[in-house]
Amino acid sequence: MTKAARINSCTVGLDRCTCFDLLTQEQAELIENNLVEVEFSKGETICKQGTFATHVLYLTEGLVKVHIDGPQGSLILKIIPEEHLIALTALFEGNSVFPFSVTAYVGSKVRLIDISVFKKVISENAKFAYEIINTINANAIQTFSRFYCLSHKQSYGRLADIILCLSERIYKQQKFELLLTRKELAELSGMTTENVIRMLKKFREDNLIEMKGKTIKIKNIELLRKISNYG
Amino acid sequence: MTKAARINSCTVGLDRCTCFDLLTQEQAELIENNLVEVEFSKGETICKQGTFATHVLYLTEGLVKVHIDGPQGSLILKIIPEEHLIALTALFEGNSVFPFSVTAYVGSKVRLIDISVFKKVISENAKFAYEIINTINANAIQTFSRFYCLSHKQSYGRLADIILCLSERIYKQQKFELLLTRKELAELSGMTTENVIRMLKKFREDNLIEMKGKTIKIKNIELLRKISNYG
DNA sequence: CGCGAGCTTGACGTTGTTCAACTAGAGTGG
DNA sequence: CCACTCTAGTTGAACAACGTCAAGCTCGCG
Repeated sequence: MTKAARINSCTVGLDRCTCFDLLTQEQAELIENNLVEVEFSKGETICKQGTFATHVLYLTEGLVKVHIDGPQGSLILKIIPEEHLIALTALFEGNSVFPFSVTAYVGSKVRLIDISVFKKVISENAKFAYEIINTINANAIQTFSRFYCLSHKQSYGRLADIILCLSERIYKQQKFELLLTRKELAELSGMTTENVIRMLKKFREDNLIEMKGKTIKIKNIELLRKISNYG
Repeated sequence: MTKAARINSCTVGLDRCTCFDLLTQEQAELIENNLVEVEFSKGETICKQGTFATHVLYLTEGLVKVHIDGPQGSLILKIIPEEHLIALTALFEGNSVFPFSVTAYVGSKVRLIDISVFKKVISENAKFAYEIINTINANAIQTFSRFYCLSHKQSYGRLADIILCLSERIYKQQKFELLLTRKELAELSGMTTENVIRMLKKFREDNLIEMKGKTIKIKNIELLRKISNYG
């Protein structure tokens, strides 16, 4: 139960990605020489589901969402803050297309690392490969956790969850300026815009949060946690 | 759209795991000498969420489910047929406990490979590590696909999906003996037992499937596919 | 023969969606 | 400086999908 209580739906832990520290001078240079840094503005598609995966992505600045688009609309798999690798799943040899899209929530800087170079380094440096495995797994576990939340919690729980995650893992403050629209919040917590609004209103009425313009302040974090766990 | 149409909720592709072919004689022996094969009977827990991950699992025979248990009940992440590796996600260093449970659907034989030996081989053999990355990714992508289905399709679509998956990927026949109870089917397609029954009845009435005892025969696979995609 | 697990059915309630209307603020051009 | 429009936000009422509950059924097994 204590274990289960930690199931959350947001993003991977706080730490920046450290795997590049394991490269030899030569390998680091090889990667350096085969990457470009590109800026994306709010709302832009960084990579598109179904296109050939030619690069691995490293987000140096910004905030992005990773999502699957299908006939029934879009599902956000996870959101990723800066200093994290993104499309590692693209390493999958079998079908070398991106299995998802990545879109910028805010202006973002992304390093595109040539995928064949990345693969080469992996197959030369087992310690690095091992770190990459860990990173992939951490991401997968996080997404499974989100899977659990979206499919098993009801909407109050899901929304509470997202608010907590934004506060704890993205902004790292109890009071933060919400950069997302209601619609984006809705997509994140897997419900309609109208519902998000109604629930935020309820949260305000119950004195769980305070809202001024775009700023959200968490007033009763314990209760919010309870709602996230059992609602 | 053609891409999206392939989103399904079941299990990873048809092929058996081939990664062990990449080992040197010595490495293969090292693994051989550090594994035990254990039989589990129907319903038994093969590994338990939250316990220390001491082994990587290889399913030689049987059918298992991988699931997360939490305050809101159990979520099946995926089901795995024989000749596949299972708990690769347990390689994740950060918290070396199983992030999920694995339970046998039917009598199953499992090889338990010592995790430190497995890790050792990975860090010595980069090609092998690379194959492991591919396997992990293939599994993750499959689970993401299931995530999409469970959270975005309505129940008719989900059930159609599961029936198709069982037929195509597990039993590999259009007519098969269903080894699962209604309750298990319900858990798999993310709804209640009662609903599964009602929907199976509807499918029968609409001449999509035929049922005799535990045997299911698919009669109109095209329509079933359509329901899976757009329902 | 009777017990129990799994299966089936119907009535009803809840959650969350859909739709339609209305408001507020930001940007634009006359 | 004021209409004008556009988008985001908000609200309420009607509705559908699905879960819950309660009851009865069936079939295998001791």
